[in-house]
Amino acid sequence: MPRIKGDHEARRRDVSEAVWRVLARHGFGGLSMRAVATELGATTGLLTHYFPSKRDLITHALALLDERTAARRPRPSAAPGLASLREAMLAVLPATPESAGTGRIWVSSWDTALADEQFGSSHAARYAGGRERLSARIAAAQALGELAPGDADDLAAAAQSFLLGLVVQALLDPPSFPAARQIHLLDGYLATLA
Amino acid sequence: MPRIKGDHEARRRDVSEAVWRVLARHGFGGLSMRAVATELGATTGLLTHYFPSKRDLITHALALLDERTAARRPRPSAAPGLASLREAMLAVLPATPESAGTGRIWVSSWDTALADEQFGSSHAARYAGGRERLSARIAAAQALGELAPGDADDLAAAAQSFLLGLVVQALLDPPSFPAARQIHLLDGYLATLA
DNA sequence: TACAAAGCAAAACACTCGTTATGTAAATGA
DNA sequence: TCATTTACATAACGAGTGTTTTGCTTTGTA
Repeated sequence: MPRIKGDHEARRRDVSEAVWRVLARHGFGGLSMRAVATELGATTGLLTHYFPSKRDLITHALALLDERTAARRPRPSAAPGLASLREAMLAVLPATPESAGTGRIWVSSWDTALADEQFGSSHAARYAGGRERLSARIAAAQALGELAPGDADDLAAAAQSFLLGLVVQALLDPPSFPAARQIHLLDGYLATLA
Repeated sequence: MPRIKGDHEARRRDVSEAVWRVLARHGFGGLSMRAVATELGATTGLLTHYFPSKRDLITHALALLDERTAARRPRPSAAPGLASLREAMLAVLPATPESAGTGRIWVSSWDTALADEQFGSSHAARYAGGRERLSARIAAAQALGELAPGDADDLAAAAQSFLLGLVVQALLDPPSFPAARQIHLLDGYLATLA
C-alpha cells in the first residue's frame, strides 16, 4: 500500500475547498467535474480518483454544505431558553456575507434535491434534524415559561418554515431585506410566540 | 404577411403547454430547447422560431409560471378579513397534487434566479407583489379587528416567509407534511397573529 | 532491489447543450 | 401570377458534459 493515509485525507480536503469555492460562485447548478478540477489547478483525472462519479461529488458537496453549516451553529448549552432559540435562528439568516453565501448554496441545492429522490431524502433528513434541534430549544424555553405552551414539534416546524422562507426572500431581494429588517422580522415572530 | 395571426398565437400556446410539461417533470434545471421540442413532437427549428434564444424561453417559462399561479389565486373580494387571508395562504400550500407541482417548479426556479441577475430581479418583483397582496388582506383583517395591530408590510413579509418555507419543507419531506398538517400549521400561525 | 499499488496527467469517447445556417413548402399581398 | 414572408425541418457547429482508458511517476512493501 503506497502513500501514507494522511496525504489522502489532506488532498481530499483540498478538493473539498475547491468544491466549496465552485459552489459559492456558481451554485449547485454550476457544479461540474471540470469546474472543480480547474479550480484546484488539476485535471479530472485527480477528481475521479477521489470521486469516481459526479453522484459521489454531489454527495460530498452536500455533506460539505451540511458540515460547514453545522460549524457555524451556536452551541446549544450557551444561553438557554428563548435567547438560545433566538441565537440559533439568527445564525441561519443571511444577515452576513458569509451566511448569505451558505444560504445561496442551500437554496440552489433544492433544485437538485427535488429532481433526485436520493438527494431529496438526504435533504429531508437534514431539515428534520434542524427541526429537532429547534424543538429542543423551544421546549426548554417553554419550561422556563418564556414561551407559550403548545406542541414543540409543530412550533419548530413553523419556526423553520419562517426561517427558510425569510432566507429565500432575503436572497432574492436583498434591498428589501437588509440585515436590520431580517432581525426585526425575526424578533417580531418570536414576540408572537411569547 | 402570410399566415393569420391567430395561428401564431395558437401555436405559441402549444409551445407553452410543452414548456409546462417539461417543467413539471424535470424542473427548471431540466428545461432545454430539445426537451421542449421533442415534448411538442417537433424540432428545435420550430422552437427557435418562437423563442430565438434560451433566455427568451426561460423568460417565457417564468411568465407562464406566474400566470398559472395567478390563475389559481382566490379573488380578493370574496370573504374579506381573516378568512380571506387564510384562503389566500391556503392556495399556496402544496396540499394538492396540482399546487404541489406548481410549488416544485417555483422552488426549482430559484437556482436559476440566483444565478442570473435579470431573472433574479424579475423574481424579486414577483414576490414583492405577493407581499403587497398579503398586506392588503392583513390590513383589511386588522380593520375588522380580527387581527392584532402592527405594521402590515412586516406582517406580510413574515407571512410569506412562513409560506415559502413551509412549501420547501413539505416538498422535500412529503411524509412529514401531509396536507392536514400543513393546514394545521397554517392555522396555528394565524392564531398567533390574532 | 524488485514489485505493486497509488496518485495523478492527458486524451479520447459519446454524448447533450445552445445556436446557427440551409432548404423547403405554404400562405399572403401586390 | 409572382415575389415575399412565414413556418417550419434538417443538419451542422462548437462548446461543454460525465466517464473511461492509457500511461507515467512516485511511493511503500516484500
